[in-house]
Amino acid sequence: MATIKDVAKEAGVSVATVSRVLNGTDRVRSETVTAVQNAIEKLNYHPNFLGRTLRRLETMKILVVLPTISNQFYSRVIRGIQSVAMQQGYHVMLVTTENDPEAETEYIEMVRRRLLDGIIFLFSTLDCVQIANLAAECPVVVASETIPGLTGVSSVTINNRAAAHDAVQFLIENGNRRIAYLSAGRLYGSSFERYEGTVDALHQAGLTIDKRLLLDEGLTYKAGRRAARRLLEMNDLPDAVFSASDAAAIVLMHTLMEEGILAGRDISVMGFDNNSIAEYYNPALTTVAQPQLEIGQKAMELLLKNIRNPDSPVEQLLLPHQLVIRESVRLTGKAGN
Amino acid sequence: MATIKDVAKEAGVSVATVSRVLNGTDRVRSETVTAVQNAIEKLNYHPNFLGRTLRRLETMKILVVLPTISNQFYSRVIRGIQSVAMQQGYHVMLVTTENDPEAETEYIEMVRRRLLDGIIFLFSTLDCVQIANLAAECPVVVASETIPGLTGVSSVTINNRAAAHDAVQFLIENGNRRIAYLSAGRLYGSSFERYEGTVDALHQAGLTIDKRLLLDEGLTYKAGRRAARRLLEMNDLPDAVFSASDAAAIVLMHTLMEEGILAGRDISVMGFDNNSIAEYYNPALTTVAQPQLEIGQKAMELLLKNIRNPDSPVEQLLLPHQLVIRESVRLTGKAGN
DNA sequence: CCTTTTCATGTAATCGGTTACATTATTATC
DNA sequence: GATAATAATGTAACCGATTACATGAAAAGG
Repeated sequence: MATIKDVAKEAGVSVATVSRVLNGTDRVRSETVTAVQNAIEKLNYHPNFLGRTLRRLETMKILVVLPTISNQFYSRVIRGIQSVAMQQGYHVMLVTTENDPEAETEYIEMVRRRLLDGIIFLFSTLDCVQIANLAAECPVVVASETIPGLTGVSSVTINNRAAAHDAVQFLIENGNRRIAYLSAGRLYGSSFERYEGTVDALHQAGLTIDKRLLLDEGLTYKAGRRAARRLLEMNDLPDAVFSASDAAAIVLMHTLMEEGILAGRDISVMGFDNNSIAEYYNPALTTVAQPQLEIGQKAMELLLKNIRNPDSPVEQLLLPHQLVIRESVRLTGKAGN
Repeated sequence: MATIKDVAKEAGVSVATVSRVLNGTDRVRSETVTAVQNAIEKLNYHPNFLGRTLRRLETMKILVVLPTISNQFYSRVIRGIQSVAMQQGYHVMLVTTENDPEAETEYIEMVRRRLLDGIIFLFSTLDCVQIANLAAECPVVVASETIPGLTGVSSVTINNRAAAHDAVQFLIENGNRRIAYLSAGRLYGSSFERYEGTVDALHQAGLTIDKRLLLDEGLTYKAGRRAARRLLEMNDLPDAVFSASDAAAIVLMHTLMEEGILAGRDISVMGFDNNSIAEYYNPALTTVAQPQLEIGQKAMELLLKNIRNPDSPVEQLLLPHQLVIRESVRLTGKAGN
């Protein structure tokens, strides 16, 4: 591995001159430039970033923490992050924690230790205190997910409570009164907010939630299967299921279908996120869409502000959600109450 | 940001002693250890990795290059990579190129410049010469995807040609004679190998491929839609469609269904990869499974060998594939020829 | 009590770059 | 032609750590 010294020797100049040629920071005689470039070519030299970043104390790289990449939702958020990052000369590294807190702290150390310039959490196993402490030391943005009790850290989310409220209200307006809620319990802050929104909407319609219909099975495909089995074990199916993820909703529909229960005809199913598969599943899934691309873009913009000016004000953005009506919810027009 | 010097001053010792305490490399008097630890605590000091890795010339981190994370297939491969990496104290960073060659070279520079210890390609826009050159400079493994003409670089894949052969032979055995092939054309090396396997199986059965039935629409959901539309525009549907991805196969089924054509009854559809959705779609998708987890594990093991001993021999592993028979292919027992 | 080991710690070189400052060569000005 | 201004390049300090080597103190051996 050739170093800058080898290049300097080869070109017959000092390392400082080589550095100047590499960075274009200072004037260098054109013949010298040529000599250096020839030496670089000859030795197949690639500057070692570590030296540079050690001196400059910036890496032009940021970290994004995901729970898992098997959730389709994140791909579009990441595309949003990447589009802004690229434009500004930053690179994006992804890291999945698979819900392993130890793995997460290991990666966070990389930011603390200045191997990366900032961090965007799309999920975290850390609590609000830990995240706030981290944010005091380095640039942090939380996006798409919420951390209960977190203040003083910039974030970009939808209003999960309002979104769930709208979704459940839509179910109620279409004649569904007994509504099950399928989510990940307390693992995700957003799940809990959606729970609150669900309760809000039920209360507003004079309904109460049946504890047996709170299905804390998770957000995965498998969670949908478990939830469906639990429902089937009860004697009376609910009118509707509101799932905090599309993946779970789809497998729930699939499992109910095996028993001849068709979503959109025999039961209503509402998802969350508007993954591509929601559109293509049969029956197509009615769901709540999040502006994934925009969430990513805004998150990166906030992070850049924070990197460039550590004293930039904290911003907590709420982006608009949208109900996407397809086939899986029975439409009875104005009904119910 | 406190540095090791600050800690040394605070504790009244030299930086060397602080470093020794941090790394446990040498004996230090227990009172001194305590003093240093107190100073670290007091200053909230976190060692800067750059200094360390600059000196040690290793980062304990590797890079995985993906085309996109919206493809479910990669999540399990990555889990395999991560399981081995974690065990060995390595960290995994992911990077998506979204088919952007410029982005890819930027990330590769990070490995060249020793910011990362090695690289696993699950996809690449580079050609075999470029990858071979890179491999001459730093540890490289290619996994799950193949690069046409690549030699001298370790790799882990299935035998795509044989897998496609098996899949198509199964279609033929069940009475399908006119078979369409849906793939990404030349973008992925594996797609082409699967094409060759398809042709092999057809030839073997005395059949030839209809050029109009070569659908190079891609591997995405949208590709499935486009392919279905093209088929619908023809007057005579094929007996079967063999898709190089499950995602495309599923949307193809969905689109055909809109016209009343049901996979498993009116047409046969065979996917590739065995994504979770293949099991849960309705009708469930018959597909070819790859040992994703094992591909990831083996890839990381090969990379580690290469990192630890740059002269370790090149290995090109072929792992077994498996046909997963579900509902989307009509079963007529022994038929056809 | 003197010499040899062992232990604990400090000093300074080093990793691969960047950059403030110094130095020398060249050109411009009067 | 002497002086001042400018351009090109070199020297060496520096970023934040690690570590070979040096040093001095304490313990062990005779």
